[in-house]
Amino acid sequence: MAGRIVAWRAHGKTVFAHVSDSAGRLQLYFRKDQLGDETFGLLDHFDLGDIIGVAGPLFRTRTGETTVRVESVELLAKSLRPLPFGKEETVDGETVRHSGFSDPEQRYRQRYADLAVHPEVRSLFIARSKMVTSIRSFLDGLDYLEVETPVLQPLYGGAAARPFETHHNALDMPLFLRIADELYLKRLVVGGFERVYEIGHDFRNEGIDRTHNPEFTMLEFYEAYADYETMMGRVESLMVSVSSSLRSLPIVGEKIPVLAPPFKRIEWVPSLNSAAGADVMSCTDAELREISRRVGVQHPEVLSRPKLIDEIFQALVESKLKNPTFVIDYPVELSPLAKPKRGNPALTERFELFANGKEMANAFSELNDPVDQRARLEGQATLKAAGDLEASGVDEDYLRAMEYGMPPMGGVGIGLDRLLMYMTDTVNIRDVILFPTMRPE
RNA sequence: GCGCCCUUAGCUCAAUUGGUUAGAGCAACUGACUCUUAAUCAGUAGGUUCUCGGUUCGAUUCCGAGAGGGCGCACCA
Repeated sequence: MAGRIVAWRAHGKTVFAHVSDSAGRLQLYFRKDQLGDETFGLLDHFDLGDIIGVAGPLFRTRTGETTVRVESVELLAKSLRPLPFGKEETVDGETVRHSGFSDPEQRYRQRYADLAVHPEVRSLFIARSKMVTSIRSFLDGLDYLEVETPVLQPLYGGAAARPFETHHNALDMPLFLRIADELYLKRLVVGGFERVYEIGHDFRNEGIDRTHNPEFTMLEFYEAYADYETMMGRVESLMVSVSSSLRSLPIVGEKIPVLAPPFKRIEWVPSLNSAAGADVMSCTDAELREISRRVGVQHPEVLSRPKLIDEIFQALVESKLKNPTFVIDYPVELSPLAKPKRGNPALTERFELFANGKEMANAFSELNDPVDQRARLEGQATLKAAGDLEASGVDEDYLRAMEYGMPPMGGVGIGLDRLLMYMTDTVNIRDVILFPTMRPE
């Protein structure tokens, strides 16, 4: 077997060592009389961090640990730079680590070293991979088609965010890194791929903090002839399927929440009114500011009315949703991209899923009326011309696609970094991204 | 952006009211040791104390500015 030396205990003519590979740690036992003077002498040159290959029979030591009695050994790669291994001991069944590698910045910058010395970090990223596998198999099982759409886009849209801009030399034209997949996926539904999804990176040229990284992984899926009710069921099943697939993993498995469908559903307006003790939508602006002050919204005087209402909702309702809960039927003012609710045009067919006070998913019955869509995009273009850096322009090609006839459909976006954070009880997004965006050293 | 905290050896941390040559464990190097497991024991080497400036006989320590980082809040999906 082969692996990296992670512990070394030399006792003169005998040596005990542990090597680590992707399957775990294994103890090795070297004896001078077994290996011969020459081979045993080579062991002097081994360091922690070296990668070696050994062969020999397994046995159990006096303390019962399975161990390789090494008959031959070979150095496969030399470690010139000491890996910052801590030492581990087991106290009452708990692994206690001493003098490890703990500076968060260095761990992110040198993820290779972080992974090499921290098995629990490896297991978190294994969980990430399993999560994605589980999502694919869930959607594939529903006859969804996985597709790839452009990362480099001549126009950006599908969300409100500032983009990264780049330039194509041969075409001498600006290109933007996508902020969302949405508009291309919906073009594909027009083309007849009635169930499509994409898992990929979106890029937003905004701040970095513990829940934001400039590039992050987004899952979006669209289903023709479905509405937001259907999509709520999809999201619920997907969450349950992911959590059960992760729960069987070692180390991280015990952190994964047990999800019991159906998730709670609350309607946006009634839940806000009961939390605020007032009919919020009919409040005057002055009354809204008063409520804002009471619930701790900062600078209510500079916020627009829809923004103010949204802030109050976040403070009173969203932040208190611990168990997964669908918030449904958003006011139309807050949801410019969603289809009006059948039977109540003041609301939209939209839901968001919250857990631990954080948004997990955002979904709509998608707007498929090209006339309405054009009016909304032109409104955005006006804002953009007026200097709103987050507003998008008019995507004529997208409108053309919609004008050919876009089936009604439900669409969902789920930020996978945040989903993994929720599943594994991780607070910082950098902990679930292998190489988070960093300032240069 | 605001507040609080932090920055000393490869890693984890000390250093008395401001006082001599900045210490310890691990890792590295040398030596002893044939069932150890944070192995043990003896020794060696390793430092621009984040940077710049100030106060002082003397600064890791006090003051100012800057850089980087962590946490919280705000903003932002």
